[in-house]
Amino acid sequence: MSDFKSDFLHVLSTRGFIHQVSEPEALDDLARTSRITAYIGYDCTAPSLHIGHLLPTMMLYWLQQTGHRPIALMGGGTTRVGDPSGKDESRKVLSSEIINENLVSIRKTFSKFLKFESDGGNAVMANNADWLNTLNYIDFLRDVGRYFSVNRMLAFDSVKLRLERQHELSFLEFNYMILQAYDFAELNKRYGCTLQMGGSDQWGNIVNGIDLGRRLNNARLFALTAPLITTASGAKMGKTAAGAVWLNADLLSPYDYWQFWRNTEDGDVVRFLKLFTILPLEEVTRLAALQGGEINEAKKVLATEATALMHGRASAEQAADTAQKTFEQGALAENLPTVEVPRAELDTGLGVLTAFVTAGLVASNGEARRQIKAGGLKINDATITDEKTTLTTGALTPQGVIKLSLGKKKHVLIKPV
RNA sequence: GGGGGAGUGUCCCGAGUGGCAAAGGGGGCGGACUGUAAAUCCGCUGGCUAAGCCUUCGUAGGUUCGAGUCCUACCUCCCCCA
Repeated sequence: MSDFKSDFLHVLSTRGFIHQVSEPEALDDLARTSRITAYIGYDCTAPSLHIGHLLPTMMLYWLQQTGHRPIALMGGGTTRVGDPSGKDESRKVLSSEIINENLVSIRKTFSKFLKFESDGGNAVMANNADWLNTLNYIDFLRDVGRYFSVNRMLAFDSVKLRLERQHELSFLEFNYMILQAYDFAELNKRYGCTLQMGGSDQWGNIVNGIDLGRRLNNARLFALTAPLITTASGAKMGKTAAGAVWLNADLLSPYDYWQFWRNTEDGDVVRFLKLFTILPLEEVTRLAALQGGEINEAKKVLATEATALMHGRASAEQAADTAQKTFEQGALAENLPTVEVPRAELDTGLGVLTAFVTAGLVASNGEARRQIKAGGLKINDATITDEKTTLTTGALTPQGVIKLSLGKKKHVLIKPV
């Protein structure tokens, strides 16, 4: 598979991005001899992209880096329908207002990876609401619907699984793949887009678009999917206690983002370095040679590089520095997440339970009590044994803060104001 | 339209004879061991002003000292017949 001649496919292939490609030779030729335009569609179901979106987005990055033109397609229209792929449950129907807010919020992420025209690049940001919202039903059925065979649609995994497991699949969702296919054909017409990329679960939807493009525009279109990323121990990636690993800094701080990558399993480090950083492969190979505890060095590189890509080099270095002080020197790092508390509350004595809840380390007083019993809570690195303990100004460190810890990894500073 | 079945700790799957804050998993969190890893072992996994109180088994009523469990109506899903 790595005998691709075009830079684009060569890079994707050697870094481990490729799961399936339709007509690999033809696409390779096209990418070698011309500038291709490719797109990836994004849902607007949440106010931020998360780790799961990072892999496809890296493909757009490499696409542009190897001289081609990426389109980030926001699903302003399709999000109103909901993609049933890989899900048993129907999506909640989101209001147009929320979808729009999400869309605006998500847009910011792309500017980190892609150069748009405003930055002197050629990347395009499109929104399928532009053409989907104004579709006329009868016209659409006659022009597009005629090319879709229900027999065939029923055979697609996204549909088949629902039917087999006897889960509801509404007609609304059933139409999702038609709309996505239409997106591809429309982007081909508007921008000369000839390639759609996505996660492996998108294969069926993409192939539908290829067929429709041929029928509507007589165009030759291609599909390229990325593998579904699971961790070495088989868990789906991107879930933590706090929920999804968000890409927006206001939902997940650069420090926490760094920590996420730092805690990568051994078996994943090399793969992740290739996928989620832009380090040269020679460098990755060098890091791959590390054994045993030395792998931690590779993990730090992974964390810093991945964070730098997302939040900038400065934030990444700061996160690395904070982690180094906290974990390796046992020192108090001032850049740990900080929660401000009125000084008056410390004067009168703040209950530990309340303090940990306020800091966001535990969800309720009850959980705080349980954690104390289990020996999981610490004040300034001293394990709490009595839930009646109170925090006073006496607990302030020379730096004027109090360090609260949950377990070994989660720390929050309390700062009086 | 007729007949049959199902909805359980709001993360998921799932047991449940009228005494149930409700078995068991998975996941998650904490502890031990480590390398901020994995594996393994142990503990925890509704809320509160906590030997008590409050809220939970699709929804709303009812029977009962007491209901996830019985009755009625309704909602949603599945299967068979039309």
